Order: sequence, then structure tokens, then C-alpha cells
Amino acid sequence: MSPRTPDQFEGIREEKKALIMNVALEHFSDHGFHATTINHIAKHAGISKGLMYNYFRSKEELLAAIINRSLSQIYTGFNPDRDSHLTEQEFELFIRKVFDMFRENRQFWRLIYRVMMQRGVYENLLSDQSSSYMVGDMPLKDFSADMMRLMTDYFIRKGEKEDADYDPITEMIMFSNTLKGFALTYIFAPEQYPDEYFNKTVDALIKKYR
Amino acid sequence: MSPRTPDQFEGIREEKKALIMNVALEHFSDHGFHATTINHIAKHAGISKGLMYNYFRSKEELLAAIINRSLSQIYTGFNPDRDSHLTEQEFELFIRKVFDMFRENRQFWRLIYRVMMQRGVYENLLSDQSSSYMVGDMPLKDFSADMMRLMTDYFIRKGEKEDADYDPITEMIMFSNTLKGFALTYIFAPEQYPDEYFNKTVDALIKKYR
DNA sequence: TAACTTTGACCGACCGTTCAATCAAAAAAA
DNA sequence: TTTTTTTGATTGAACGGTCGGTCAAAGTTA
Repeated sequence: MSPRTPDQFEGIREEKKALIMNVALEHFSDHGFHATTINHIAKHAGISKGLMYNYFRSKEELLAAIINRSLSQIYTGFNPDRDSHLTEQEFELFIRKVFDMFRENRQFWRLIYRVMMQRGVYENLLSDQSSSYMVGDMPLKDFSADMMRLMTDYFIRKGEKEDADYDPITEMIMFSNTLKGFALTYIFAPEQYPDEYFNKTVDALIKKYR
Repeated sequence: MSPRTPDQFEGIREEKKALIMNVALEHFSDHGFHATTINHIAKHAGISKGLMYNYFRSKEELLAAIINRSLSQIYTGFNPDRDSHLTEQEFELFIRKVFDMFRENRQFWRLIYRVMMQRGVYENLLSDQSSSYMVGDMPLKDFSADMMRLMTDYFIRKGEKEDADYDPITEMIMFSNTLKGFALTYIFAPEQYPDEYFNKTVDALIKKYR
């Protein structure tokens, strides 16, 4: 065997970090931040408690690493035109992508909700204080703001074709609340959503708001 | 001054318990269950840590007492016919009552969400394990099931007047998710809902689902 | 041997809970 | 009324336990 280059060492180290993060994600999302101990994570990752601190400086840093990794993973390839405006087809595609995102990253979203609720981060997640969270190379806050703007534009444009008492802002609020409520239920009680109703809900949402 | 009767003593004790519960509700709903210490609550209630245990046997019991009290308060006068079926007017009234409930008990609902998320109670809140929670004289589980049935009936009956691809279950899911999402946003970020949009949202919901 | 990884005993801080001690006021006795 | 006894609300030190984080030492590799 040839000696390993520094890069290969770095690769092994990153693999181990990833393993720890996966285990931690599982525990954090099931039991929340406080209830998960460093010891539990270490045991389940097959290493000692002390060694954890070779990879992450603190429990907090471990959490932040998980969140940033997942955010980047999730939003990679999740980039509807941010400059241009949404067409109806793009809007439909957007909804379907959002639902896929929930389906494929339920564990991560459970963590987000649990941690948010435990530490009042919900109010701060999109505010200035949480500027440490990055979506790729963009602060989460800016990313979200862009998404919001995109949606708002869509509903305003849509308003021009609707009747007089149509209010784009209200429509936007209704839409995002339905999404949020769906996310909450699906993430924490997915047994309420057999595939049939999962898809029917997506279709119904598109029909109602497109 | 005449000596106090036993009932008056009992009244004083109940007042003190209520005071403690109010303080605890504030802290639990702001910081969650784990992050709130008995000491904090005691300090803010103006008593010593030890005295807390004359009024409540444990932190858990204090939490349960708060939840039960609020549930009873909230659902008093919140009794749409549980046997009969909902008319359209009753449905509209129901929605408005639900929103009033959120508006008037935001602190309590914040506690519910926080505690649910911290301890996995979300999945269990309506299950057998949580049979200790009572709505008046009815287990919370049964109360919720009744509500669900009432709603489902309404959407099924409504379905008979709609077009062929109307699915009552999907409609029901959409409706309850919109409610849930609204609740979540309003409870944790009410600044996003100036009164104007609060009311507009209610109207929009009624228009969409009545 | 030298350089490193890994371990787990250990530390200090904290938290829910207990309990012996205190004391003001109510009740009983004088 | 005055004095003594009893009560029970109240306190805070102390306890047992947990947890995040540290570090000397054992193990491993080269």
C-alpha cells in the first residue's frame, strides 16, 4: 500500500465527521437537542466521548454543522429562477419540489422544528442573529427573502386575472400556511399520509393556488 | 376581623397555585420545559424553591396542571353540537371560534408546541398515553376525535354538492393543514399578522372551505 | 523510539427534589 | 386578657444524579 497523501487523510477525517453527524442527526431529530447527550451519540457512532471533541469543538458546533450540511444538500438543485418571474408551470414545479424536499429529508426537518421550539430559534432562524446558517454560499436569511419575493410576485401577477376581492397578500399567506401545516403534520405524523393522500394533497394545493 | 373558614384558606392556597401557574406558563412558553428551572419560576413568583413543592409535587405535575387548566378554560363555551351535524353557518362560526381561541391563548399554545416538540408528545398528545389530559370532563383524545368526526361529516356532506373530482378527505386534510400552519405562524410570529390580515385570513379560509 | 490517536475517569456546574429548622399566627389554656 | 401550645407555611442548605467538556495515560502506528 502506498502511503496516504494529506488529502486522503483529510478524506478519512471527513468521512468520520459525516458518520458522527448522521448519528447525531438521528438522535437530535428524535429526542431534541437537550435530551440527546454527547455520550449517546459517541456510543452509537462507535467511538468514545472524548474523541467527539477531536471532530467538533462543542455540542453546539456539531448541531450547526448538521444544519449547514443539510441546508446545502437540500437546496442544491433547488433553484427556481431568482431573478426572472415564475410561470404557472414553474410554480407547479416549485410546489412539487417543496413536497419532495419534505419527503426526502423528514429527519432533518424534524430536527429543525424540535431545535427551533427548544431554543426560540424559530423567531430568529430567519433574522440577523442566525446569519451563520448558509444555503450554499448565501445566508439563509437572504435565500428565504428571495423565495418570499418570488412567491409574492407570482400571486400579485395572478391577481391581475382574478376578481376584484382577490388579495394577493392574503392568498400568499393562505398558501404558505397550508404548506407549513402540511409540513408539520407530515414530518411528525407521516402515518397520516399514505402515499395516496400525499399526492392528492399536492394536486389539490396546485389546483387551489396555481 | 372574624377568623377565616377552611374554605377561605383553601381559596388562598388556590390563588397562590394560580399565581405560580401563571409565572410558570410564561417561562415554559418562552423557553420550553427543560430550559425553565424550578428556581426561575420560584424567584419570579416571589417564593423559595422549596415552597414550590408544597403546591406541586413535581415539575411535571406543575406542567400538567397548567395544561389541564388551560384546556378547560379554552374549551369552555367551545361546544358545537357534537351529536348533530354542522350547518354552513355553524361551520363558519366554528372557524371563527378557533381563530379567537388562538388569538386569546397564544401563550398557552406556544407552550403546547414547545413542550410537544421537546418531548415527542406531539405524536402522543392524542394517543392513549396522554389520557391524563382532560377537556372539562372528557379525555382530550375523545374530544379531538369528536371534533374530527364532525369536520369529516361536514366535508363529506359538502362533497355531494361538488363536482366529481372533489375528495372530502383531501379537502379535510387541506383545511386542517391550513389551520395548523396558520396557528404555527401566528403563535410564534404574530407580528406577521397585523389585525387586517388576521381577519382577511379568516374570511379567506371561510370562503375557500365553507 | 517517536508521533499520533483514542479512551474513559474525572471535574465543575447545574438541576430537581428533600428535609431539618424557623417563625408568625392561630388555637387553646390559664 | 395574657400566656402557652400547636400548626403549617416558608426557607435554603444539602443530596443524588446528569451532562458537557478536559486531560493524563494507554494504545497504535510508523
